[in-house]
Amino acid sequence: MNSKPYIFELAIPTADGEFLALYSERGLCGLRFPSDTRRPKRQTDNSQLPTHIRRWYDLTAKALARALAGQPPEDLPPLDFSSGTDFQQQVWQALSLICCGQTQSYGQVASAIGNPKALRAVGGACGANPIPVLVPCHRVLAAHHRLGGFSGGLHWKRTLLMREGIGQIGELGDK
DNA sequence: TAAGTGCGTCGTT
DNA sequence: AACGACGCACTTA
Repeated sequence: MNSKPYIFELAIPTADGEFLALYSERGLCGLRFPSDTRRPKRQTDNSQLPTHIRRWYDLTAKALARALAGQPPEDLPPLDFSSGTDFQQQVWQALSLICCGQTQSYGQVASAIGNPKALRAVGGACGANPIPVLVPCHRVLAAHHRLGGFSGGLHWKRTLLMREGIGQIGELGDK
């Protein structure tokens, strides 16, 4: 209860702005969009990182760059889902199985974890996903290929899907 | 077509 | 007990 949720906060510059990666002793436990107001209080000294953290950071940066380009990651750092409830961890696990360029409905995800009636709760778990983009909650759509919601801002959901080559979505037209 | 209402359902707070 | 990144049936314009 008194343990810190993460140990290192490292900025990841990308063509879309500066993301923030959070690491626990178990792996990557959070990823924040450039627009996220929760910024690190103090910049971490990147020069003296433990080697395993640096390796995770390099993997994260490379995977993020590929993901933002609409390509599947080659390697991912270990993902630490321990902040979530059992249900949330099941959902996040299921999300990570959705391949680049593919989508699933909230109902399909619910069925995938053996709880087909919990489709609405799946939406809640997606919204609580601590590692967006790399844990592809943007690939979960509402029924009939409607866009649904996105906690990071719907423009991100649209953008990520389009970069993966998914354009046949209602409401996808930019305004 | 588009927009609005109501209800079932379930995990989270 | 109330609230959602849902889904479906149904009404109304």
